[in-house]
Amino acid sequence: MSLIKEYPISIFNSLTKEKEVFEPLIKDKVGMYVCGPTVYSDVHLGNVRTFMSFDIVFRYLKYLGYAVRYVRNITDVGHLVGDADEGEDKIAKKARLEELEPMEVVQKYTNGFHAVMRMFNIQEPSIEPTATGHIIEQIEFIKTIIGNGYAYETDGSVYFDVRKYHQDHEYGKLSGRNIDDMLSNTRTLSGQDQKRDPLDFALWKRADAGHLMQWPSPWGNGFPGWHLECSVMSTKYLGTTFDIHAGGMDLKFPHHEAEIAQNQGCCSKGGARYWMHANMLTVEGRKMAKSEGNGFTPEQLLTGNHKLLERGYSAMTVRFFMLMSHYASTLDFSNESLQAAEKGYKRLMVALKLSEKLPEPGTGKMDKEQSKDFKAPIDKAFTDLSNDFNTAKAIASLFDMASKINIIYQDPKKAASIDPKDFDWSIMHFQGIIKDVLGLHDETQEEGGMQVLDGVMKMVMELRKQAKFSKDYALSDQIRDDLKAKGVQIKDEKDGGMSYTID
RNA sequence: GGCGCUGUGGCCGAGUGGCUAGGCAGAGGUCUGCAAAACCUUUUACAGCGGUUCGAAUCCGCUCAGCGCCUCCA
Repeated sequence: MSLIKEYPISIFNSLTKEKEVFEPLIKDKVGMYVCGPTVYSDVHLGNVRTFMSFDIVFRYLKYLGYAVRYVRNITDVGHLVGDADEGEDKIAKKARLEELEPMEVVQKYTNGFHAVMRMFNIQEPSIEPTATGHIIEQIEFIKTIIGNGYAYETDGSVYFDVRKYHQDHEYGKLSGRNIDDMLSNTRTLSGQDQKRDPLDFALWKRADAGHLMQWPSPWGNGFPGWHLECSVMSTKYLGTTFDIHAGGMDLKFPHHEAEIAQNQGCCSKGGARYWMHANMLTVEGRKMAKSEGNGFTPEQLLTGNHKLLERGYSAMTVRFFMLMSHYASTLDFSNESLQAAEKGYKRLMVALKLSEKLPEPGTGKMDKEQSKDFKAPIDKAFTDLSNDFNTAKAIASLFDMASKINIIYQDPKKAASIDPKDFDWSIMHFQGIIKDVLGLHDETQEEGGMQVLDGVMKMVMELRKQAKFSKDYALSDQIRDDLKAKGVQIKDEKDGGMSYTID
């Protein structure tokens, strides 16, 4: 039986606000779209959390055996700076500040984004389309929406007609908003006079001659509206109806609501069938955001060079920390919890390493109960992951498995009664879930000089063994203590052997 | 003002009508020349007040505290 059938996935669907069994449109294939970054500044840890959350979804779907097309866009045009900067988008604004070509800004922060994704072991999507690369498609999309009567042109700009749309469809379903409540609460923005209704949003904005990023269109020179690209590119690469659309909670309104309206308005299909929203990373209970000034860059995280950080933390520690909570809950960042996560992460890594050198199972009389008991945590981890990607629960199960591995490593006789089939299945998936699904790896084993160090350590341990053998404890302790001071922990083992770990 | 969310033991953080979450920290023990690690045992819970129920941390109501979206945001 395939893992897909054995562990059916259920997803909390933001659209219906219910947990639903996941059934892809096409058997064993999944189309998934995630709203990517706007590349006008460095990504911070809060952004990382969202992309990591959906990295788990991507990885887990693949692990179960789905063929996944994962599309995650790069927004390189279109987001307005604010009401004071009407008609000027973020990329262009930044370009002027830094005296750069807009596409230079885009390239710089796109590179930075990719570097951060690699650092946290977040996998590349199947397709990473850019908004500027799909201007033609966006113009065509707008034409169709106008043709369907859900948009109108005013003075070189095109707006989506929310009220007209709402007569035929339901605007506000995703975000739980009532169109009439919204009307009285809409803030007065400049440029609203071009709209027939304050609720309407731009599909195409006219650009002045001085605007740095602009393209010709049937409505004159301009640039696409800031919700449009996701509708266009998801439709292009995944179809008018596809499986999963995900993004940060803060995009639910207006961005995703507008997206649904555009999809319906153009194609008479709502796009994604399952909507997923990742919750925010908070600092002292407040959302981490550029505007709050409480975000830090991954470099600062590693070095600890930020007022919020007591010291540096490794990327894998942070990854593990984030996976210890559920993606739909807010997660509060603190030094204490990072430090706790660091220790737990190392504990799991030690068990992972031990899992590669376990004794031969099933050499004695097989015990069905014990075999079943041995694989239970992994079975549970799958169930947990299939239950709306609950990494927090799955990790708890992995710790149960780690205990079992430690016990068998210390007492190899315990493996004798376990069915090799169950044993191998459990160990294979213990490793697989940690490495391939959670994307965790042992950082201490990676650095280039590790092989040299390993050789040196073997020599030092041999010397210490000799000192111990001749009961020169002063020397053996000195070796251990001095190494400890340098961050290397020597461990004596039962059979007289030694091993070491690096802090 | 509208829509929504959260409040769990020393800390972080799952769960959600009856069954140990887990990690970190603390205590005791086993092992060890001594450590470390591991293993075993163990202490401290569900914001407050009402209600529904045989039974609620879990459902409902109210109160308090905090947060998010409503304007770009992951």
